[in-house]
Amino acid sequence: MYYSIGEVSEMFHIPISTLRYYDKEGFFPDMERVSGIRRFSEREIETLRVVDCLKKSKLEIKEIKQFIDWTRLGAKTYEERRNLFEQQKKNVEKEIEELEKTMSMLKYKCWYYEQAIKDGNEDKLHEMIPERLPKEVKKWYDHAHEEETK
Amino acid sequence: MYYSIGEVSEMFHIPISTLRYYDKEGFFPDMERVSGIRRFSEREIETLRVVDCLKKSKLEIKEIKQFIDWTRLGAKTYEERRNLFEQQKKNVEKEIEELEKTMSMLKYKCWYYEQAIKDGNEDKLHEMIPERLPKEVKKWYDHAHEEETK
DNA sequence: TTAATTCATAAACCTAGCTTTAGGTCAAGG
DNA sequence: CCTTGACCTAAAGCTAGGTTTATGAATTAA
Repeated sequence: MYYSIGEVSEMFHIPISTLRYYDKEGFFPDMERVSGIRRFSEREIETLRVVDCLKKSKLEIKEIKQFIDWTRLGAKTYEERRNLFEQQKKNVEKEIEELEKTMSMLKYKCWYYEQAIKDGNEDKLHEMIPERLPKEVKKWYDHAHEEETK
Repeated sequence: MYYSIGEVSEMFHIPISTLRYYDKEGFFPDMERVSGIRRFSEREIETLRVVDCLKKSKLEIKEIKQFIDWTRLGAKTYEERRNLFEQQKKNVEKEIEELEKTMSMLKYKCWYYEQAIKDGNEDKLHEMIPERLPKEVKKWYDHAHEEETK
């Protein structure tokens, strides 16, 4: 089964120009062409899925290219590839934690402005922060203000 | 209590050049200066904490500036500000979900290459995918391959 | 036959969010 | 008194990751 660039673009919600850009970057080293026109096979589709995952885990284009190159080298690069995924796992884990801290701050701020709207001003709030905050709210506040462990 | 730009830079692990850039963007509209030199007060420090949160929730510089402007307009912009934080909460929630899907893919890939290393090739793996995958692994696989609900 | 689609390339262009550079002020220490 | 270090500005520069433009070929639909 083969797909045209336009079909792949629709399937993945990726602009055609981006697919061509990825191709230029060497993401599809063995893609076939029929009189110059690209034919995406299952191989390219699978590549695209992995690329998507690596992009979401914030890997740079160049490093994704490195991974593609490893793939072509076969069994002798299994370890490099595993290490890459292990690393990305750690990175994403850390990012989720960061975002959860951000969520706490956002929840706190939502509560804060909800109160401000009710009161018409921030006077009562200023008296509460941080020791007299409601228990639940203080949890968000504290989480958001935790020190970075860099 | 006042801080110099260098002290703030250390406290927040933000380059001095970036702080000056933020200032130029209007993030510290009421910051004092003593013969041209910036003095960061508690107000600016608090601004910086919120900016940090909004940046982590992927708000653009221009929109952060908008928020700063709202803050200066006082009580009549409480709703706009609350709405902004509500929106960012939704965005971050969605992003965490996305990242959890990415995590599943990464876990699956780690397992995959672990197996490939053990076997020396991917033959056995190809026979397992997707129906004969171990239960735990299939969970990651399925999660990672769920359709986007766009 | 003509018009609309879909594909192709190379190269220029774009944007956000900084960062660097070049040139200068000012206070403290040796 | 001179050097070092921390600060200042304006303006140019940078980078990733695409996107747009200009140009053209091949296919299909009316």
